[in-house]
Amino acid sequence: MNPTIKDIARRLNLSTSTVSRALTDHPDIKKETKALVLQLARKLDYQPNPIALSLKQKRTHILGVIIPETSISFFSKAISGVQEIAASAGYQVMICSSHESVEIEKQNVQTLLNSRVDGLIISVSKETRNIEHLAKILDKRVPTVFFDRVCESLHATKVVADNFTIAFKTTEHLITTGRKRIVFVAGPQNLYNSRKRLEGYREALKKYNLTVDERLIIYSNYEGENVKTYTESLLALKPPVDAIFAINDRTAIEIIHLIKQRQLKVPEDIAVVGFNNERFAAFFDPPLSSVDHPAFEMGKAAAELLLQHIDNAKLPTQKRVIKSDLIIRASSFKN
Amino acid sequence: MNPTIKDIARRLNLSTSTVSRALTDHPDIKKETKALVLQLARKLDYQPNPIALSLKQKRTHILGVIIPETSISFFSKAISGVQEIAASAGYQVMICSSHESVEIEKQNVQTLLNSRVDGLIISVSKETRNIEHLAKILDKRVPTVFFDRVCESLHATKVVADNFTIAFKTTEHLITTGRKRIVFVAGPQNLYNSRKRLEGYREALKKYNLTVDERLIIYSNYEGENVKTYTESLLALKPPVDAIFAINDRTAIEIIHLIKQRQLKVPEDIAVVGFNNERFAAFFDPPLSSVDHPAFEMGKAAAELLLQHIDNAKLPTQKRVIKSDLIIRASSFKN
DNA sequence: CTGTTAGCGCCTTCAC
DNA sequence: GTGAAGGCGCTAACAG
Repeated sequence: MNPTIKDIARRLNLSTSTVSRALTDHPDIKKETKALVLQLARKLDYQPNPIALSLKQKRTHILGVIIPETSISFFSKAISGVQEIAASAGYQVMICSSHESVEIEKQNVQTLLNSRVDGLIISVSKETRNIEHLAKILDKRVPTVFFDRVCESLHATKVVADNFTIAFKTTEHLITTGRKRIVFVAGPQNLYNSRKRLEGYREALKKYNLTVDERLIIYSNYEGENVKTYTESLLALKPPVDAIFAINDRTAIEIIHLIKQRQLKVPEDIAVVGFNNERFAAFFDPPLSSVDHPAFEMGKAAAELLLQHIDNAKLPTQKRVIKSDLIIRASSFKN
Repeated sequence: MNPTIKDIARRLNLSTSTVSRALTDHPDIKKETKALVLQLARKLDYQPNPIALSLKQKRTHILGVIIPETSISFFSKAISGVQEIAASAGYQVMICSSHESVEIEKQNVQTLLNSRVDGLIISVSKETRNIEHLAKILDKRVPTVFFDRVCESLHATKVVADNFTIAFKTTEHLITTGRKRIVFVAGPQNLYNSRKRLEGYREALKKYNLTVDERLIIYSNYEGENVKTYTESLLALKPPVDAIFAINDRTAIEIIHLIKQRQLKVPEDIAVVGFNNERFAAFFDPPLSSVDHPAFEMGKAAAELLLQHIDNAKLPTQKRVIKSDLIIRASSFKN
């Protein structure tokens, strides 16, 4: 059993308050008593009980995190970022994953609020359309930061990537290297970042006076279900497609795999660009061009903002945009 | 502010004890009172304060997890497994990552114990040789389960993959498909699972009367540092190597990348097998043979065992072995 | 400078 | 059946 303040007090014939004061560096305390207490505390390996502290101070020093899936690399990297900032500020992190389900997401919110976390960092599930459960958090004035998959209609602090810009730039890259029939594999359109990316794509085509062929826009989810089905239909189109901008790297490599099976060449026949710049992208054959999505930085930014909001409840909400980069590799070179 | 038992008591002109009894389904309580309390509790959306409960019951219903890195896919999948079991048993999970540093690992142990978690699930850092800090946990009788990277000398409950067997089988697969000069990229040898894999490799060679060429055993870390350096030396060896069994898929594809740059062919000239069976393995060119390491199942098993040990302190320690599978794809076909 | 008292939210004797 | 009292570990206001 861990020693308590009481144990120390008893042994030293002091009151618990005195011991508490010694331990917390209170000014009103005699040097010798303090030394005595500290010495014994060290000897007994005294560790303050954070639960008792939480009960008293109504602060748990725990940040709650809700993400769609722990094992999606973007989110696991974001978590690393959150952890880093949290740890350096003396906070713990409690993570729940919604498994892309609104229902579970609702439960997660409840669970974390019940646990009395000091604040929340949330990236919504792809099912999330109704956002009452999220609005309620804000009503309760629980400090909250949304990141990546945010809700436009929610007035809250947010951390996002520059989805529009990067999708625009990537599409532009494909156009300026000679592509005209560019497929866009878009994510669920209830998600802010998916919508923004699609806008960027459309805008780039517009700038170069290319007409938008709606058949070239695929509304997928992130999982890569049906990749085979839609890729095959795409490859059957006339006139043929000459570029594919995929929702993520996993999808991109699966598409490349299918393209190769058809005896077509990447990038000669079809250029492919992915999203996330996973570590394997550079070693793929051909090396995969990809948008470097700053997961770690986004996690860090979210945690930093959250801590600020916890420290100062009156801080106005803000939106932080993290820059993405297009990493051009062989899969999208000029043909 | 969340309503408390006191709030309910006041409104109903009852004592807090009565309300508490009503809420906890105590037998000594009049049905009507109970109904009244429950009704108001629901109306106020009363949620018991787990912190107060923890303080009293000395149980936090939190499992602590220490892993080397959140963003390594094996561990993020394992975490999913832990979460799933924990959630279904009403537990929360608190995750710390050691970033492969013993020092941070020590701090993590301290942090989680200070947080009064009910138990620990640990996979050690690759730096971990001295295990005093881990032994201390067991001395303190904190329920603990080690998984994957376990310490042989620690008498504790463990969850491991059948590293020896699967390395043996994989090596055998390479031998029986005609390979004779098989490179083994081994992990840090202070780690139990790395050692076991190497043993499996050696044993398989022995069975087929192949001599072990120590130059073909690479002692790497998991990160894939120096891959380029050692791969180039390997490719320069005489007689030439004809197979490489890599420590993980990331390393495997980087090696394949380097092999191709040399105008050598996989699998014709050199067969390559990876470890972890990441999702991209199937789409790689050539599709990568890989050992399917059951991360999710290991996480689940660890959590299940831990919960059992929490519920029953006298439970003897045990070791659970989870079966791995070799997924054979084109990168290691017979030449 | 130090001790006493009270209370965070809850549960659990012990009375009645 | 129900209420009052006490305590989990800690801190803070109030006395001295």
